[in-house]
Amino acid sequence: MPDVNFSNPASNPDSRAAEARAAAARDGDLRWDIIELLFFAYRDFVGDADHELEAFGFGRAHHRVLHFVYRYPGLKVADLLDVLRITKQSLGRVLKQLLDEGYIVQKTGNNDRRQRLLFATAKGEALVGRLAGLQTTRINRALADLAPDDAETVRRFLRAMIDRDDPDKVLETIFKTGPATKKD
Amino acid sequence: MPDVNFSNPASNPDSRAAEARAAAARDGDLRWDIIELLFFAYRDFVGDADHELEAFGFGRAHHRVLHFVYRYPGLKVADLLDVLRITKQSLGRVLKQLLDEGYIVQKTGNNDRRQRLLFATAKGEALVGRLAGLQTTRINRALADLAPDDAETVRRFLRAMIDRDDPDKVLETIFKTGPATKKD
DNA sequence: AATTTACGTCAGGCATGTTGACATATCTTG
DNA sequence: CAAGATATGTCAACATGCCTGACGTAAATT
Repeated sequence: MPDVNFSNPASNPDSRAAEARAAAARDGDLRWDIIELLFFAYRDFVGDADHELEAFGFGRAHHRVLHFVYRYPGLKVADLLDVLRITKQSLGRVLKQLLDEGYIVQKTGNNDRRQRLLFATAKGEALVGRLAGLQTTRINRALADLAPDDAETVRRFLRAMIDRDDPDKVLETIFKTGPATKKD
Repeated sequence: MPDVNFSNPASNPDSRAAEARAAAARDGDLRWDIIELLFFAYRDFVGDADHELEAFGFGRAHHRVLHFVYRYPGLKVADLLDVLRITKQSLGRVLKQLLDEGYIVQKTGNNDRRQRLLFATAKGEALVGRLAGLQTTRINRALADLAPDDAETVRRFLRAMIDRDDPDKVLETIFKTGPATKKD
């Protein structure tokens, strides 16, 4: 029989002094509910893919790389670094695995022979497609509870949550297509 | 002058064989747009807090612990493990730091003296409040672009994205409050 | 010819997660 | 009360994914 009280934040033994502080003044204005919902929703959303990836000996990092390479064929290594916001060294390891195991191929750039343009192979497409399928199922299930045009509201909310100060190339293409884009 | 083509997924040199596969059949039905928007939105959303946490020598793990302890005062260690879905050992390290540095206090349970109920101190509340403030600013900015009741649509979407098979205690309380809950 | 750019790689380190085993205090139950 | 279950803490060892800094090489630009 658990006796957790789950009472209101203000009623805890050590916060009497803090009640006069930000709590009373600002706490009620904070979006605690959405903050928590985002945490749980994203946890379960990526959990779909994480679970499947285990069977391949891959992690979340592999998924991200494969996803963006599939979605934006001919992506350069430098572009990928911009999008994922990780270092060359971190990317190097997972990219090497994906190349070695045949999920991605490199192709020397036509104009600039220094570049290694990245493409997903059929094997890579199959994997990323299966992962997107799992996540799509979850999204469709969630949208099914809502009105038809609420999907567009969700899209607009998510777009507005994204920083637009220094958009990388992928983000530019995402935002270039008007806010009313249905699917891709 | 970059020469990335950013063409359609299907037009890549190694995927001819795959076109007949899932691509043509299912690719168009996948929610690529929302999948990517969720990635970028969550990246920037947690980025707000990550940046601030650096100044304290803390990471995302500390934030999560402090958040749930503040929000659900008297949370037991076991409850925290359920919510965060990590092991006792992982939690132990960050929790110890938060205790040592005075962001959280323990209190022996009244009914069950084995339990260590967790509470945020004033110092802990100040930090978690500042972090929630940053994230709230982003959420409010995003919602400002939408119609007033669209906030409820977003909440309902996020709720529906969450697994409800084995809800832990925190999730139970979140779902117990009706879907129309405004703020906490 | 000199510099810059795109990419790769080596060495070492930190944070966060894991499994498995074990210890201690406390509650519950036969 | 004795025996077992529960809540928590801790030790050792390890994996992953991230980091900084330095260096090398090929190809483009100036």
